[in-house]
Amino acid sequence: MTVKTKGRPRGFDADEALDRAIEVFWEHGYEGASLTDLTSAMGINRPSMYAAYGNKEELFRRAVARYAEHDMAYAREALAEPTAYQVIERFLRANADALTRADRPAGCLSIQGGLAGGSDNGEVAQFLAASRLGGERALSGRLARAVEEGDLPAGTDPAALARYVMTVSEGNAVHAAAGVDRASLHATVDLAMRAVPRSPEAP
Amino acid sequence: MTVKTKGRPRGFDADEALDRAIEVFWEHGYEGASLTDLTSAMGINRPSMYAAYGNKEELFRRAVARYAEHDMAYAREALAEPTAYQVIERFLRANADALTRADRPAGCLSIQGGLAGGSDNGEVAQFLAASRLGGERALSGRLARAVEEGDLPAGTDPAALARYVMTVSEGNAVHAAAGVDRASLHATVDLAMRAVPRSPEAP
DNA sequence: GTCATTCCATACCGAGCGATACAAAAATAC
DNA sequence: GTATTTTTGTATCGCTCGGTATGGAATGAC
Repeated sequence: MTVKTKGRPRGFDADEALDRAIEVFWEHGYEGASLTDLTSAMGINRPSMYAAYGNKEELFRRAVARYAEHDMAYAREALAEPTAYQVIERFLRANADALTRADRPAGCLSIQGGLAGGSDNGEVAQFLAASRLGGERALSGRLARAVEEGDLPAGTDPAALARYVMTVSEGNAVHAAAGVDRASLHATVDLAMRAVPRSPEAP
Repeated sequence: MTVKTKGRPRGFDADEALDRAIEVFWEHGYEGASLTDLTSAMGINRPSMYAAYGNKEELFRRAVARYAEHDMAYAREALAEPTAYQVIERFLRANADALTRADRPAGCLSIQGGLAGGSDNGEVAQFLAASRLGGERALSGRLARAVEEGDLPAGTDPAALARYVMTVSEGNAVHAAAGVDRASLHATVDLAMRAVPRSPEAP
């Protein structure tokens, strides 16, 4: 459904350029990524960026949204596993792999992007925190279903378990950003899984 | 042991000023903290800062060193607990409290300070990573002793367990920076402790 | 007292920041 | 073809950044 355009056509693919921007933000954080870094990586110049995305912050929000949809697709896929234990393990394993992909910066954009409120009043950090919380809520909902299904022991707090899983995931992201290798992250997952409760009658 | 001075005496306490700088770096990160922010919080002006600390990066390193010595003293104290399980629990509990102190910014300086390599080539991020690794090594050494003493099951990998504990600690720091309250962090510690092995003959 | 030394206050530097003004270039509409 | 619309390239804006030059203020040495 290409809309019939009038003026000069855009000389770049907006999504491909966004992927380049993702990597720059990922590597340098929101504040550390300058417009010169971004536009040169995207292969466009400043006015094209402003026309296509608005401004730097909007570009970042678009980048995070695309990152959540593509680079973190494994998180949604993990929710489809049949048992809570399998959901959690698949998520943490895929996460450990994603944090150490050779063709991407180490770590996780939604954490490296910016934890502290920089020059702005922490708007970027809050946006990222909200984005992460969305994932935690989705996992919590899936685990609540597992409790109902008897897949997790009765009395298990789904929100607390989801928060624990995300905590391990975020800690692994911090480690990955510091250069820890994939095998070590999986060793951490090995240990972390020992804390995940399993129902007695579960397979 | 006050050294006999010659010229005009310094009009501020270097350590107190450092404490103010710690909070600014903690809240805004290394890049987000401007010299104007820093010096006005420290109650001094720029030339005094440069005379006393060298430059912004040196000020940051001094701040992190003081932070590690004072604000993270609980980590060293935890190592003195008699058993590995108690070492780990005391560390994670004290950590959860420290991450949510009312009189300090939420979270942890050594993580909020900067995860991604900003304008510099990630020197600050690497410095912080090395600082965190120091803590992990200290814990690993303590846990290795616990294995020797039979306090942890034979075959336990002390480095892996130490890394797991630090991962939980860092994940909690990310959550704390996002505004998660103290009780929730302790609930995560409750779960995390389930993964810590205990020797059968341990008390 | 005078001198030497150190610290503090103001005012400023070049550089890089995010963001834009403007006109040439490239497409469609007619 | 001409008119219209949109994108692109260049050159630049005002601003803030980290860092500093300079001269006066405050102390010890003598």
